[in-house]
Amino acid sequence: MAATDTAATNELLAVRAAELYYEENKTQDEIGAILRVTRWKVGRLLQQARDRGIIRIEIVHPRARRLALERDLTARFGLRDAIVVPGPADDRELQARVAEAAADFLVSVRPIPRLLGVSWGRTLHQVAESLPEGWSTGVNVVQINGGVSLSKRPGTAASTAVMIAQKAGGEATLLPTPAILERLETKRAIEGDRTVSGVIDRARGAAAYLYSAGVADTSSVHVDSGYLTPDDMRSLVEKGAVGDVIGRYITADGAIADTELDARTLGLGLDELRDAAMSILVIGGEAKHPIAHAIVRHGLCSVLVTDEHTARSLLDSAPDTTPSGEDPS
Amino acid sequence: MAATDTAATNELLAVRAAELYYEENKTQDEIGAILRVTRWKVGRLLQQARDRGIIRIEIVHPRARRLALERDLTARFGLRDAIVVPGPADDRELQARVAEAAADFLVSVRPIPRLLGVSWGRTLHQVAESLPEGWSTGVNVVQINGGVSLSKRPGTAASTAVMIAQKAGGEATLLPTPAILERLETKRAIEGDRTVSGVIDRARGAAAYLYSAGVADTSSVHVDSGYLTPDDMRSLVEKGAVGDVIGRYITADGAIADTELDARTLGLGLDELRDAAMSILVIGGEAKHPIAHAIVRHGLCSVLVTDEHTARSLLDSAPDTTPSGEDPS
DNA sequence: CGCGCCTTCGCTCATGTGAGCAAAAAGCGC
DNA sequence: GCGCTTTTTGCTCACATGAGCGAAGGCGCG
Repeated sequence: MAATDTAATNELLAVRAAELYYEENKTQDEIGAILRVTRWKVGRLLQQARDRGIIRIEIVHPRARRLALERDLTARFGLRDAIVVPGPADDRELQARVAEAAADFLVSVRPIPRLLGVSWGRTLHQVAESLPEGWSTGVNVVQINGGVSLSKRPGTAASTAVMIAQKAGGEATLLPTPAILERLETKRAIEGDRTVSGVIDRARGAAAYLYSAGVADTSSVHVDSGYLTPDDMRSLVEKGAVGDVIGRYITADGAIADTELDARTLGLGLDELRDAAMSILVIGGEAKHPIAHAIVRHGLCSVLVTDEHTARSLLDSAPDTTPSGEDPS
Repeated sequence: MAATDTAATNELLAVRAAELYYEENKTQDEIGAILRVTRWKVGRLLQQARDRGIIRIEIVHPRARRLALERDLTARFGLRDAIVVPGPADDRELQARVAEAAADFLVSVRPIPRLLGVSWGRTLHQVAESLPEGWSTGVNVVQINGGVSLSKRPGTAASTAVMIAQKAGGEATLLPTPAILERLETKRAIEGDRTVSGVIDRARGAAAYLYSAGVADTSSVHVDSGYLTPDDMRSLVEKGAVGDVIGRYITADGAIADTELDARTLGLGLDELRDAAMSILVIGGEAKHPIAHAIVRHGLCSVLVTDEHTARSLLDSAPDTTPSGEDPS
C-alpha cells in the first residue's frame, strides 16, 4: 500500500472502471464500492479513459456515417453540408454506400428543390437506383450536360434522369445531345437550336445540381463512349487534367485543362455549379481523390457526399492558397 | 412519408441516434428534436442499437480484461476466479500480458496467503518479474516440485521462488532436487531425506499454489534440461500425454500418462492441487490449449489466468462428461 | 519551517436517463 | 368490419450522472 502509487495507477484504475461500466453495466456507485474510490472519482476515471482513447466506441453499420469528418469538411471547405460514409475496402461496395448516402441526403433536402439538375454516369445511376419510390412529390429533373452514348448502353444518361424524376412523381427534361462535339461549329449549331437552348436555360434555373465526376484516364466513359479518343485523353493528361466535372476536364488548380476542347463541350458551365444555391457532388474511391480535391478545393460543390478515405485525403491536404484555419486540434 | 416505413426504418434511425449520442455527445432530448421522435423513443433506439451490436464498445489497453469470458469460465468450470486478458497475435507479448495479469491477481488475493506454493518455468518466472517490489508483506514461498536445471541456466527454478518471496519481504523454501529421477530408488531415497520431506510437507500446508504447465513435445523444458530424453517424450505422447503439471504428465482425460514415470517424479501430487483452497493456473498461448483443457476440465485449478483465445477454446469445447449447466445465457 | 501555487478530492445540485405502466395502435383470425 | 392479442407509444418517477465549487492535500521555494 506504499510503493505502487501515483504514476500509472490511475490508468489501471480507469481501465477497470471502464470494464465494469461498459462491459458489466454496473453503476458508477457500484464500481466505486468495488475499486474502493468515491463514485465521483469513478466518473472522473471514465472521463479520463474516454479522453485518452482507452474506450473506443464504434458504430458498425453499412449506413453509418462519420459525423466528425463531416463537420471538419464543412468547416474547412466552407461547404453547406457533407456526408461521409465509412469506407469498406471493396470498391464496388464503397460506390454503393456512397450512392445510398447521396440518395438519403437527397430525400432529406429542405426546402425540396422544385427543379433538380443532374448529370449522368455510373455513380449517378446508382444514386437514382437507391432512391426509394416516391422519395419526394413533384420534383422535376433536368439534365445539365450532354450525354447520348455513342456506343454501348444507349440511353443510360437519359434513364438516370428519368428514374429520379419518375420516382418523385415529376417530369424529366432531357438533353439528348452528345457530351462533346467534334467540331466547334456543330456545337454552336446544336446550342443554337431552340429545344436545346431551352433545356440549358431550364437547367440554369434548377434549385440544386446533383453530379459526380470522372477520372482523366483512358478508361473514362468519354473514351469508352467515343466522345474522346485515347489520344485526346493522353493529351488532356499532359495538360494537367485530373478529371471531368459535367463533361469539362479540369486541372488540379481547378482550371479548364483545354479551352478548345471545353468550347466543344455541351452543357452547363462550371461557374453555374460554383454559384448555385446547392450543388451536390457524389464521389468516392481512391482513384477519384485528385479530381475530388480539385472540385472541393475550388468551390465547385456546396455539398459533398463521399467516403471516409476521400474525406481524410481532402482534410490532410495542405491548406492551399487560403491560410485561414490554424488550430490543429 | 408513406412508402418507406415499418421495416428497416428503425434500424437506420437507431444508427443516426447512435451517431449523435456517442460521437456527437448530444442528449437524447436533442437527438429526439433532430430525428423528430420523442426522447423515450431515442432511448429505445439506442437500446436496440446496443442489443443488435450496432454499437461496439471496446476497451483498448494492454491491461484490459475480458470480464464476460471470466464470468463464463467460472460458471462453466466451477472456478473460484478467472482472469482473461485480450490476446495479441504475438506470442511473446501474450505471455507477458498473462504473466502480468497473474501478478496483478496475486497482489489482490484476499486473505493474503501466509504460505504460497510455487512451481517454476518461463511463465512463472515472468510472473515473478511482474510482481511489484513489496507486493505483499511477509508472504513465504515454498517450491512444490523439483527443478534443479541439469544443463543451461542453472538456478532459474530457485530464483523464481526467491524473487517472489523477496519482493514480498518473505522467505523462500527451496526444493533443490531434480524434477524427475532416473531411477525409482533414487527418488525414494531423496524423498526419504528429512530436509526434502520437510519441504514437501511444508508445501502441503500452503494456502495457495501458483503454477503453470508445459506442453508434451520435444521442445519441453524437461527435455531441454535433460530430465527426459526426446525418446521418453515421444513415448509419453504415444501414451496420450498432452502436457505436464508440476512435472507430472497427464492425458486429455486428466489421468497420469505414465504411472511408472510419475512415480519417479518428485514433488506435490495432482490431488493436492485439486483439493487445495486455491490453486492458480497461469497459462497462455495456442500451443497450450490441450493441456489447459485437461487441467481446467478436471478441476486441477480453482483460479485460471489466461488469454482470451484459450478462454474461448475452453468454452467452445463440448461439455465433457458432466451434464450439469444447461442454460446457455 | 512556513507560505503560496496547483492539483485532487468530496460534495451539492441541476440535468440526463431507464424501469415500469397504462393507453393507443397495429395485427390478426374470423 | 369486429373483437382478440401483441406491439408500440408517451408518460411518471426514481435513479444515475456530470458541472461546478470550496476544501484538503501535495509540492516547491524562500
